[in-house]
Amino acid sequence: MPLKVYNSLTRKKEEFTSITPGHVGMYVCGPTVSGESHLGHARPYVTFDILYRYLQHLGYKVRYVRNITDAGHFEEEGREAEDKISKKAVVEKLEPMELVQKYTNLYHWAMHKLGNLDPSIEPTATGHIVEQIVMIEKIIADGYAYVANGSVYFDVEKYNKFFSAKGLPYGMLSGRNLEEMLETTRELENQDEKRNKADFALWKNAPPEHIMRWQSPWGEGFPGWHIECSAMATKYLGEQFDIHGGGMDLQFPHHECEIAQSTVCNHVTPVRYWMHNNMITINGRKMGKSYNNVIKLTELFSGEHPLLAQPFHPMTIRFFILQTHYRSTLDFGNEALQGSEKGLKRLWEAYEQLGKLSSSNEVAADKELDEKVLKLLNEFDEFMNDDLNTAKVLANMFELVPVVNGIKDKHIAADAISSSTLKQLQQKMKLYVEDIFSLKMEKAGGDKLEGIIQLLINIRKEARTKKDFATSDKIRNELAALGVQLKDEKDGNISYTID
RNA sequence: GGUCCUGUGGCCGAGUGGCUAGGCAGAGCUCUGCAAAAGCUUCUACAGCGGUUCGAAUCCGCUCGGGACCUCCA
Repeated sequence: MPLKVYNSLTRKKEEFTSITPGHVGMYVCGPTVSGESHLGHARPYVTFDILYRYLQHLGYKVRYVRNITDAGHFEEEGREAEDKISKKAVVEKLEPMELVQKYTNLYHWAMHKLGNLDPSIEPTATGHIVEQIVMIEKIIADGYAYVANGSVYFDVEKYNKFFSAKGLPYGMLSGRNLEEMLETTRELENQDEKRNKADFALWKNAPPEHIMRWQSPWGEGFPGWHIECSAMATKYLGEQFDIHGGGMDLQFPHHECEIAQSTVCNHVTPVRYWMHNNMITINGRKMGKSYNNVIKLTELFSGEHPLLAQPFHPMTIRFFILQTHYRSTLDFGNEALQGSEKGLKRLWEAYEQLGKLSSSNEVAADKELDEKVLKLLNEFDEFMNDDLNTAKVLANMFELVPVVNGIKDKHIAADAISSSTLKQLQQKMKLYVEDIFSLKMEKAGGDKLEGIIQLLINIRKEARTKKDFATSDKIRNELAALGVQLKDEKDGNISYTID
């Protein structure tokens, strides 16, 4: 069963094939680093990290390009954009690159915490001003853009007229009709330079107070938001590439504009599979700056936010995201996150136990169970191939948890499943838990702490043999107060978990 | 207003015609010095009303509710 993905362009699940056999080019819209990343940002990067890892698992060599938008209108709270023309010393003024650096660092930190792999290339908009200018010149030369007061706008109506005939109308991705849009788009300010309200900026003339500016054939200014992705995707992935990902909210106008720009320049539609993740909501409403309901990732990890009952581990967030299909909305809530926290803990502990099991029996004593385990395992790939249904894979994993725990606790006979089935169980769980889902829980504390806890465990064991429960309870209670839970296993061993 | 999506049990969610998804929470039991963990069992569903069908959470219609995009946005 081959990999199928939902293509926003055709609104259907389609079998995935790459342009160049064995290789995949994937572009994902990265963040605008004018502020801190929030919970909503975690979703696309976790989603496409899973896709990146899964494609590699399928044997593809993937070039994963994810940009950093570091050009545009940047301000810092309490600081005025007029800094640029004020008489203040350079080091007193707002330096946009300083902001960009700060938030880029924070973003990278959060991505690593969430268990995401770094992309193959992480190009910045500011590092590709030249490429963007070249692309804009090309669009002007072809007659699909015009210059007005030092700004350049894309002529959407002309594009639509010409490319509709080729089956590539403007709006093809988001299912919009240009004529209808022109009637319904509301009036916005500063639109007088545009010939048509659907036109969008390729290059913007920078007013004197604008702090980010570059020389261009049209004067000092800065690139329009959409052109960077077209320029960088073309440069690193070619005129046509396999997958373009991003949040659903980018479908229009951002991705629509990308298609238009690239199609004019390269005479081919740029992307074969458009993939969009749905939003994370809070009380049913999209999390976003304009709604004033964001929970930043730093706040989520620290618990310092009025809406948070407690801090949440980055892996809990990752697990929370994977429990839902990426095209459904996911509603934030303390209860839901707490549920994920406990679920992940249970899954992880069973996974750790699984690694310790061994078997030498060739034939399964419980054939039915053996077959059930194999069926559940085989479905992992089936579910992933069906548009990355991580939620179903996790559901199967949870059905395997009682099997693992049962064998450990001897509720299930050690020879119930065959050694080959056990081996498959171990391998496949490792592949999925660690390599594809990347749900690694590091044991906090390290070797020294482990040694100390082990010492206390041994003392407690001795106390319990002597029926000195006062001492044994003291050790357990006081460790619990420090966040270390001891568990007396059936076989007399004592295991522990650290919060 | 236009386009589109959506409404599943206390919470989060999978599921698109027939076979109890799953997690968390709740209840009971087993194990245990006690606890925790684990195991077993168990209670809450498919917004409402019609229709299609042998059969619908799943398809169609209407009603009501929620949301996204149309402006920066993951």
